[in-house]
Amino acid sequence: MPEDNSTSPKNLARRDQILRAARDVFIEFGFEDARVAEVGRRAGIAEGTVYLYYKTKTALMEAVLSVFWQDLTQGARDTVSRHSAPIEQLRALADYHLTSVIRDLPFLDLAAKLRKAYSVDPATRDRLRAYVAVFDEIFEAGIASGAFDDAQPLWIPRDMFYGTLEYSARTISLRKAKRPTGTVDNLISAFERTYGTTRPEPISKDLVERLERAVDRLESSS
Amino acid sequence: MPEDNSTSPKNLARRDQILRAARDVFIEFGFEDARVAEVGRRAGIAEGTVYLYYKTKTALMEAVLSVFWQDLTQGARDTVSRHSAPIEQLRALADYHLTSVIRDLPFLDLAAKLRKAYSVDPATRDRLRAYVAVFDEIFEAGIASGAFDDAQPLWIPRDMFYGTLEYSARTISLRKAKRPTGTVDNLISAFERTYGTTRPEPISKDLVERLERAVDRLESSS
DNA sequence: CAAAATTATGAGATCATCTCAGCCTATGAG
DNA sequence: CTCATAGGCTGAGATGATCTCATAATTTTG
Repeated sequence: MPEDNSTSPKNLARRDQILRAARDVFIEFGFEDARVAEVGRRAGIAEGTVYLYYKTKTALMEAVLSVFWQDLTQGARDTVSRHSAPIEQLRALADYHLTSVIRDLPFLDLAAKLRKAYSVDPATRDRLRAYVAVFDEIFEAGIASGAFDDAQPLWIPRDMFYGTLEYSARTISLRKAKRPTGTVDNLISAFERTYGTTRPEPISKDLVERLERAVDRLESSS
Repeated sequence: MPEDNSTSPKNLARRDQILRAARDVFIEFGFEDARVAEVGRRAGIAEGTVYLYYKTKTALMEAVLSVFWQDLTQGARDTVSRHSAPIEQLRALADYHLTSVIRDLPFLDLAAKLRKAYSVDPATRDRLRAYVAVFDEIFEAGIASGAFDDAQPLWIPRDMFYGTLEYSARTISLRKAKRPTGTVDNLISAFERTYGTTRPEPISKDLVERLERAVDRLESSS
């Protein structure tokens, strides 16, 4: 049998070949209805051989998801790097996230299927962390540069950001729309109003009093 | 075999008895690892009998979820009815939703497990619709009474509302906190700033500067 | 209380994941 | 060229789950 943790070209090629077939089968049938025999068939190998490279059907699915998260995170970084102002980076990230999630919703549903009630496995948690770090870095840089205030702990705006987009992705794809309409702009606008520092300072009591006195004088002198 | 759609007390009692057992088993083991034989054992009947009342394991799970959604929706309506101002109703609903979702996260994960990639079954969609209608009614009443503006289609604030709360529920229970801290207040505050009509129009920095210069001049000329 | 109708049973049919004894094939030493 | 050998591959079968259905048990009816 092939060595478990070999990194020889042959071994890696096989793993990749199986992974591609698995990806297709999982997407087409979902986790439950996906047959390991079918994965083998599409990879052109016997069912048993699949099990030499991935111990269980679940492990195979996890490997597929790992690649998915890696690609998603890389794509997010690429997109963000094309902008410089924090608020525009957020807008770009929001648009990228929404579009990706709509496109790959089946993947997220598969990921949910692996989640055990009452716990999240460490590997999944780490992948998610690496992904949301993209948001965190933008927001923290924004705080440092004075674009956002830091009245709230970081996770609160982060939850609003990803939560809104993920939920929207579901409703958008439910109504079979392809393009996000309004969601991203609305979210960014809510962010500007809630966390932005460039929003106009409310007028100070001091100035109001001075203005009133000045107007009084003007009115009485005319 | 018992009639499929009987409503006789005996039939209903059996169905309920099986449902309670199933609920416990699904919560304890998750969908995959739950054994129909165990459901039968806990209900004190044979495995085969379970299948007389629910055609498949999936149908059994769906029945359990149906009750869950009904209870959740009723609880939301009860909570909301204890307030009158739209914004306070929203706050109460947000708090109720967050608390419930944290408590019953295993249920939501089970629900996700039934979701087929590429589609949502009509029954689930209807249940979800009935639940989010609670939010919709509050927001629409708020628009009618002038408390909220209707610049955005309803589904945009709705997605932000439920999306933020659901995502927060995940991160909160991930870090094993029991009580929501800040999430609800922050969300409601973002709502007020983004959709509220009672917010005073912020005075522009430009105008503030002009006024200050004018007052300076007036004060010095006297 | 016997017959009929309804409800319950659990052994086994079916079909999935996963295992493993043996088969195949590439390589290179003699 | 032959043959030994080691690593890779195979697929029949072990295992264990859902679901079926002939039969048994129970309840209702006349």
